[in-house]
Amino acid sequence: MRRPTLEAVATRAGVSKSTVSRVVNGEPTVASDIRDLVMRAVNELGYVPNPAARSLVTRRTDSIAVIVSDPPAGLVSDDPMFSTVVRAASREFEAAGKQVVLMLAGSDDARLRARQFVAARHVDAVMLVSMHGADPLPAALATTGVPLVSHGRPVFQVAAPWVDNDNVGGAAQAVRHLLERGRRRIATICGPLDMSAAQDRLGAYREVLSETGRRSIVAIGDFTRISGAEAMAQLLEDDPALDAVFAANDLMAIGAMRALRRAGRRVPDDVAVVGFDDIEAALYTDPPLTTVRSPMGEQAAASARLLLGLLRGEDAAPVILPTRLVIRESS
Amino acid sequence: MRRPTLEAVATRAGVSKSTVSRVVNGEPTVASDIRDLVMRAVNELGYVPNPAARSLVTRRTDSIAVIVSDPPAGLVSDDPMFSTVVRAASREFEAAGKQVVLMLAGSDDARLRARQFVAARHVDAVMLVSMHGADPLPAALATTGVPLVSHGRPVFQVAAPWVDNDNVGGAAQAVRHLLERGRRRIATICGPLDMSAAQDRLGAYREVLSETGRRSIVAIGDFTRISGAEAMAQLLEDDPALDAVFAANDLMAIGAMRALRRAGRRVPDDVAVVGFDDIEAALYTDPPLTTVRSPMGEQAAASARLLLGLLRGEDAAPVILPTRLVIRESS
DNA sequence: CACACTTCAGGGAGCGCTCCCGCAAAACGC
DNA sequence: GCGTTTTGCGGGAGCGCTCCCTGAAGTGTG
Repeated sequence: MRRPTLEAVATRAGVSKSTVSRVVNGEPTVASDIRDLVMRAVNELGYVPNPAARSLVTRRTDSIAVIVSDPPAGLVSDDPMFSTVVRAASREFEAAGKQVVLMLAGSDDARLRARQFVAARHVDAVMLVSMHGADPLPAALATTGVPLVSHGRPVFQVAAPWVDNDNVGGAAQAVRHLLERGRRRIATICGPLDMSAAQDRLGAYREVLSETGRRSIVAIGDFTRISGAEAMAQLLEDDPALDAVFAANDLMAIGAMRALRRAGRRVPDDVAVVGFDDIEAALYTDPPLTTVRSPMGEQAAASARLLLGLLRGEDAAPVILPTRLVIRESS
Repeated sequence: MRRPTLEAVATRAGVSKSTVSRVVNGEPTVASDIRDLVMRAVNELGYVPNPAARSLVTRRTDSIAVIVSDPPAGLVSDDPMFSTVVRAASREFEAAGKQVVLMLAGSDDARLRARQFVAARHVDAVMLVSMHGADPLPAALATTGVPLVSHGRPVFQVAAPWVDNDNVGGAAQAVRHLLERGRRRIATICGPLDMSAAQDRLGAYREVLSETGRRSIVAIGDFTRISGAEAMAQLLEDDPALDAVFAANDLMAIGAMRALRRAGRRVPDDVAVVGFDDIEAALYTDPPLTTVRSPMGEQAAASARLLLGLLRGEDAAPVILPTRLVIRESS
């Protein structure tokens, strides 16, 4: 028993295939009595159009790939950014009637597959999330000619618009805030330096400190809690007298707070801590975390809308969303 | 300029369409010299098969829907479960050469769309994640005849296998542990009662307490941090003398710890706290959270493998994965 | 009332692929 | 040696849909 086709509906309604097609696609040039006739046949037969046949001729798939360029394994399996970004983008795409095809491009193999997939025009457009600097994927995708947008500014310039948040402004605010609180030896835990967000946040930190004639104290993390804890331990060893730390994201700030606790330092009395992102967990640390709110969800939604615009033939310029400091009790 | 077709490759290689098709699909019945000839033509032209044309005739799409039946809006936007589950399932499906189509079925409208989508055979199979009891989707999907597997036991029996973890055993361990620690007034913060995991965990809590002749003290949350905090506040009001709380997941346990802190109770001295899931954040609370480790990632991977097996024609029975208590400092 | 023009339905080609069938040539058995 | 099986390739129908083109009514004008 096979699914009913357009032709079956046409036969049952006593009209032609063309007419059924018109009704199903909502074209207005069909008399309303005939439309009703067709709709009844559609419902009676439980007809659902075959998307493969449709996209074979229309050359559209009405689906969009969201490619998350990820570290290989469960390194950041519970990354709140993944959840927030994927959800927000999905909502936006689904509202526009587009299907979301999720691809994790962690390994080289997966990246190759992703590239092939896009080249096969399995999707109409691509949204790229969080790629590292050395990632060859943006360039590879650009050559396919498929509309492309990047969530976050790519490290290497690529012919695709992007949406980012104001990493520089946010980080600068955070560091200035620590200075205003009278902190003198302000360290930072930065993210992986092949990511533009990490670069920008570190750059702003350095800039503000050098403006006021202070030296930078830097440890490198990878945006995970554990790396924040390790980096903090390293910093305490390097400079036991530090009295503040700016972590380039909240997860690392959370890790840093644990390391500080273990080292017997009080937050904020001995060491002030400021994070970045304002994930929900930042409200639940002890003490609650001062952080820079970056609108991750809106950023993803904006990326999605930019891509949808591109698909409608509009042209698109990069967007930078504002960030702002949220002062809580850790600083 | 249009993409090259099978026919173009055939012409260039001087063979028939059939032969090119055979080579592209890796059939062994092609002489190796001809195979090389074809492959050269494929590479020279940059040929990539058109998936729509292919699935029109094969009636396969090689893609699988992961449908996350979600609360409407950003309620749990950074839910670590979403990230872990979606990632693990994706990895598994991608390794099997299947594409993952992600659908958020939060609203009734979205559920309808999802049902239509599956009915249109846009995907070969469906993995359903975390639906609530009243969710009509499982039943609706079952009628489409598409292979279906559920991540987590559905509340209403449905003709689809599922993979769950041992919620009953885990919760019982947690409560017994609190009893062994000498706690006498043990409360619980349970999850939404239309979810089987929440039901099972609450049921086990009640069972163990009644076995030892104690009464239950229950507050209801919805698996979010904020609901955990609110429920904890409620519990303290209801029974100020309570000396332990078992939260049905870690996020609520984290919220509960904040509420306890605000109420001036020390953990674990005044009130012991045990969570469930063992998400990464449980390691970073102060004090680190005692919790029941549920293998969320493995559960998702197992669901995915079950579905892939179904697709190969194997039959599948429900699976329950073991859980175990991880004792840290909050109890 | 003849004419042009608009409106609306049907006919049919063709999208790019797979897979069944047929056929030639090679391999085998006695 | 001839009949039979096996191997390897080509031909071509057909998957279910869209969309261009055609043509038959219906509408308006002088």
